[in-house]
Amino acid sequence: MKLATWNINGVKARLETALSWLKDSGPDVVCLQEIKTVDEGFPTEAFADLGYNVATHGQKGFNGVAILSKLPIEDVTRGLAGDGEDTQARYIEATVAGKGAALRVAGLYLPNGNPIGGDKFAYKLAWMQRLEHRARGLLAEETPFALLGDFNVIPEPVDAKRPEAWVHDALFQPESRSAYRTLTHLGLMDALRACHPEPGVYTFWDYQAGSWQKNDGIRIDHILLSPQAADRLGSAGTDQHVRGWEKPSDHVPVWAEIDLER
DNA sequence: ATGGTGGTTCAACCA
Repeated sequence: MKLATWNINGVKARLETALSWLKDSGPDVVCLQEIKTVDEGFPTEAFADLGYNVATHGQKGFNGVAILSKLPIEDVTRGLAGDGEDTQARYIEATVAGKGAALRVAGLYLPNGNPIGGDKFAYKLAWMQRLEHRARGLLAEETPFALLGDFNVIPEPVDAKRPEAWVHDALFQPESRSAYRTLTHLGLMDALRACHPEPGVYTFWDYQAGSWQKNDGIRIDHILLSPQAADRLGSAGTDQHVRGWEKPSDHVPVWAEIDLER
């Protein structure tokens, strides 16, 4: 089973690009972030035509997440528990049922958190605590699951071309990195880093200042696997070439192959 | 230190 995550930065602006990528890459399950539309505005039929089932958790104008799956989608939950006041559409969870195996998939768009020191940074850290709580709950079930999405965290200096440029950014704060490390220390595997220990693996290049042309990237989109899923990890990678297409998202897809039938 | 780009919605917000 090929899993993927992609911050699409607007599904309406990116539809043709997304369809081209899906035809090329052929993932079985995709988590999308920043669809930037309400559920009714999501182009479900265009994805259905490529064989995908669709579940969305949308919002007007901002945020919004979705799951596409060639396998049936079951038991969808929308929103991350732990804050009844939180109305931002950043989390969707579902079970994708394959032949002889099921995988719980959580698609997430973690808050950016800038500027540091304000409400937005506090919201980011609180959100990460809520995510840790949910991860602990999922781990207790001892079943295969994956957390995929735009984590808006640069885990280590090696995950940025110029780490010094991010020292005052919420994505690279010690608190953000520590909360990310807490997730991996629970026993979740960072699939992309596990398969690619080398430097220079990035998933985001800013639209500004020629970041792509200079390869001034950061790695902030991640796939975290539970032990039961990590045991079945084959390969992982990025579809970096998509960043060079016409009208690209500022993020590129990240994928991982998991052999659930082994 | 500032401005550089892009999406959504409609002057401003978010990233």
